[in-house]
Amino acid sequence: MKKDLLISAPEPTIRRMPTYVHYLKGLEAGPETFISTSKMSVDLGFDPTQIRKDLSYVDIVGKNRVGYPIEQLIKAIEDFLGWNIRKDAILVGAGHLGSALMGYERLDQYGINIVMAFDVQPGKVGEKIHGIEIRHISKMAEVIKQKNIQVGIITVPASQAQAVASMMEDSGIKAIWNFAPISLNISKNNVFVENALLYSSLSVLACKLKNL
Amino acid sequence: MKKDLLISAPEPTIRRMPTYVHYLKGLEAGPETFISTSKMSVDLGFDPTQIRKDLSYVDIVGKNRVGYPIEQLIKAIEDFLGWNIRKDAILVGAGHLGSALMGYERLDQYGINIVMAFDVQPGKVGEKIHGIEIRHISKMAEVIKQKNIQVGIITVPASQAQAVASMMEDSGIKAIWNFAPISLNISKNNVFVENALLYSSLSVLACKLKNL
DNA sequence: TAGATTGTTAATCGATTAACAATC
DNA sequence: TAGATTGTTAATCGATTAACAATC
Repeated sequence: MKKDLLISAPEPTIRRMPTYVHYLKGLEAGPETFISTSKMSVDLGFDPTQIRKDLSYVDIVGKNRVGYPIEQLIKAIEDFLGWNIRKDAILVGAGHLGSALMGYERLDQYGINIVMAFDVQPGKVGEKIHGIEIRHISKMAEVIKQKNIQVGIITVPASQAQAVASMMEDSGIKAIWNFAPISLNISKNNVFVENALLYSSLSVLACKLKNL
Repeated sequence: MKKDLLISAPEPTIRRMPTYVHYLKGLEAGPETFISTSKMSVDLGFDPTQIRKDLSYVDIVGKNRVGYPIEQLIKAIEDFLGWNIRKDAILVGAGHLGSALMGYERLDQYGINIVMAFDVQPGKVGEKIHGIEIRHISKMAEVIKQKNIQVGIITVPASQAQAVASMMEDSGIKAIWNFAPISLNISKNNVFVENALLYSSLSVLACKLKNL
C-alpha cells in the first residue's frame, strides 16, 4: 500500500513482525490461501486493529471480506524486515552462547550469514564450530575490512564487550548485535547497536514470579 | 521509599533494571561509594529523570547532593527483581541453545536454578550437559510435581513448543520462559509466559540495516 | 443486498520527559 | 549560603485502541 513517503515503523511494530511471519508460515501447510486480521487476532491474542495498523507499514493490500493473501503477506513482511537481504556477519566469543548461535541454521533465514568467529582461547583458535572457522581476535579488523562485513555479534563476557565493540566500530562495522549485559559506548554514532537483553526478559519473569 | 501501596513497575522500567545492576556492579571496584543519576545518565545514555523515576519503584533512598549508596542500591534492585529468590526450573530441548543456557553459570545469579533438562533424542537422554541430567520428556510432569518446579524453559523447535507448553501448564508450572518463535496459547491464565524474542531483536537490527 | 472485512482517523492510555519544590 | 541533587507533579509524546467510512 501507500509507501510513497517511507515512514519507518515504530519499534514495537517491528518487534511484532516476526511473530506474524512465524504464525503465517504455520498456515501455509493448511488449506486456506487468505487470512483475516480477525482470525489472526484470535490465534495470536493481539488486537485486530493493531495487526492492521502494523500491516499498514508493509507493502501489501488486503481484500475486503477476505483478508490478506498468506504467501504474499509473508514475502512482504520478510522484505520489510530485510530478511531477504544477506548480511555478512562475524561473531566474537565462541563460548556456549556463541556456539549456539553458530549452530542455529535458522539464522540465515533472517539474512544473517556468520562467515567467521573470533576468540582468544588457544584451544579454540584454529578449530571449527558448526563449520565456522575460529580465528584469533587480533585478525578481526583485517577480516572485517577485507570481506566488507556489516554485522558484528558480541557474545563475550561483559568485561570484554566494550573493547570488542570499539574494535568493531574502528573496523567499519555497521551494526552490532550485543548479547553482553552492558550498555556499549559507541563514540561516532554511525554504528547501530541492538541489545539482545536476555537478562531483561529473564527479569520480567523473575519479577512477575515474585509478585505472584 | 514509599512502598506503602505496592504499585508494580511498568514493564519498560523492569527491563531497564538489569542494565542498572550490571553498571553498578562495575562501579563496585572503583573508589566511589555513592552514585548520582546525573553520572549514571552520562554513562548509560538514559535520561536522569527516567533513572530517578525507575529507582522510585525500588526500596532505596537517595542522599541529596550525593546520590545513592552503590552497594545498597544493587541489593535493592536485585530484591526488586526477585534475583535473590531461588526459582527451581526445568529446561526442555537440550539442543544448542538449551545447552548454552545450562552452561550459563550466571543464570543462578538471577535466581534461576535449572535442576533438570528434558529431551526426546535417545542420544541425549541419560547424559549430562554441564552437570545437568537429561531425562526423557515423558518424565517431565512427574518431576515438576514432585520437586515443585516453578519455571519451565522452552528451547525446542517451534513445531513442538505448544505441546511442551501445554504439558507444563497441566503439570502446574507457574511461569514459562519461551525461546521458540511462536505465541503460546495458555488456556487457563494462571501461567505467566515471557518470550525471549531473539528474532524480534534480530529483526530490529536487520530492519535498521536495510534502511541505512 | 447484507455483512464481513480493510484501512484510516480520532480518542485513549501509558510512558517519557520537563519543570520545579524540597533538601542538605 | 550557594549549588547539586533527589523525588514528585505536570506536560508531552507516542503507541494502542475505539470508532467508522469505504468496499466488495
